[in-house]
Amino acid sequence: MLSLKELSDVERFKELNSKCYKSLVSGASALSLKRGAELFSEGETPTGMFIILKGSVKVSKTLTSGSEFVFDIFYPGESLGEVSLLSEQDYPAVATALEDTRILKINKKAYLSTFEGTNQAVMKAIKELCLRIKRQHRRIGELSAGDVEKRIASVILSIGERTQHSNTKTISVNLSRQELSAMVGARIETVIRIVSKWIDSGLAEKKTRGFKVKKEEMLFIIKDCYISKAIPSKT
Amino acid sequence: MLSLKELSDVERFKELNSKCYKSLVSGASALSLKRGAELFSEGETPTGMFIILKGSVKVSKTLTSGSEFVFDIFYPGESLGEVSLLSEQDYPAVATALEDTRILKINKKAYLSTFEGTNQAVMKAIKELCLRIKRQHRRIGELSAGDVEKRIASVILSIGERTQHSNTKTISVNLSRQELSAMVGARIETVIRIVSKWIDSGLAEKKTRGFKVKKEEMLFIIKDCYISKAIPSKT
DNA sequence: GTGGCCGTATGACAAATGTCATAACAAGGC
DNA sequence: GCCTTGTTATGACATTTGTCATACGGCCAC
Repeated sequence: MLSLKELSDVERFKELNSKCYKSLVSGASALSLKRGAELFSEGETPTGMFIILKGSVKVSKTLTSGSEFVFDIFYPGESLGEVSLLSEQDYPAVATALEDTRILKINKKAYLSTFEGTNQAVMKAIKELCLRIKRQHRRIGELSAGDVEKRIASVILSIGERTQHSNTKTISVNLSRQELSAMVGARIETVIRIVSKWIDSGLAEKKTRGFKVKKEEMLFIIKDCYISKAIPSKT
Repeated sequence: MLSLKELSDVERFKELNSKCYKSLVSGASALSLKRGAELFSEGETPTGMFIILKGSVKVSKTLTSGSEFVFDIFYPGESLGEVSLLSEQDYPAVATALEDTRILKINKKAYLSTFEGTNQAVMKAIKELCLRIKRQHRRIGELSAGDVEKRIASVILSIGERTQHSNTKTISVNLSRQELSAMVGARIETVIRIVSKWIDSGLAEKKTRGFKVKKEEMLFIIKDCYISKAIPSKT
């Protein structure tokens, strides 16, 4: 348990009302991590949120092949794990100290108590911001998914999850090759070649505007990628 | 001005208290966009926030070379422009309808009025979530910055802005080549070759752990990239 | 119809990057 | 000293992707 002074020294917790301080102080603690130590790991259930006091923490995923991708690095003053806590979801990646790091932890109960009495419109805005952060996290994974074919497949799977709420086996892509290439950061010719290959091999099918693909095959193409499986739908 | 029924049909605005409805209804309107029409453009000052009712909207940037990169696509039920409005900042990219699209607009005054009476701790949490979204937006730009050299330079510039608050001319990179390669989604050999080239040409300098680079030269390398200039510091 | 426009398709070649092998170098433990 | 370990460095070659040129096909206005 930290003192009130230490807590109010943190930018994020400056100038709060006394009721907030009371609950926050009771649930606050400080941790020290050596370089390389894990703050939390993928799949773990959050028990609080963190604020970097000193040092830095990377959030990353490692493939079975051994290669790693870093989604983001967090520096002093920035909060970590807030979205997973607010969304009541397990951590989507592992957090590791990049150097000897000091971190403030606010446990779940204390953190959530600061939201008491907040109206529904504001809570819905917060939920929406969290969803946006998770979509962007996934988008970052898409862009690092490897070669262009994997990136296209990842983008298509995301689109499928966001537009089709049923358990269909095919995903309809209403984007032109041009628009797809602007999504994955590749040249249009490269995208055309890949989609043509898919169509030739029966993996995709022409459509009036765009094309449609088989979900299973897309999943196969991106197997062993950094992107998370699904974007949770709205509550 | 929309009716209360139309408003409460939108998932985001279901089950709110009557006070919220009162202010929201007065500031709500609906727009229709033809495919290709712009909802807002880069640099414009927000006057409200949007919720997609039907269709889809892409958020993108176009370089002087003519090539375009799509940061994200927004689908029905998702909100757009909320972060810029809450942060009181101009739009960082252009929003264009991908198909004929119907959108609900809540003007600034009505939207902000739903936050009245919210305590400081919650407002600070919202601010932090918005900062996170802006950092991720930039991260997405980094990953689409072009060849590996540009991606490395973008990442280094971001790190510089987040770790050094003074107007220094050099940026100190405390990451190993390995860690850098995991940030840009490239092989370690590629990163080593590029940084070695920088050191040979006097653009970078060896350091105990990592290296340091000249800011101006990094900016030159990424000229004409999709990434935004700066991440605004905390208030 | 025909002509123009846009999106798609395909080939040939250049450039960037991945892959694999090997070596140099520094730091730390014995 | 020596050995181990981890990081950086470099070469050779395969693969992917970009670049440029050209052509095909559908669609719409006239």
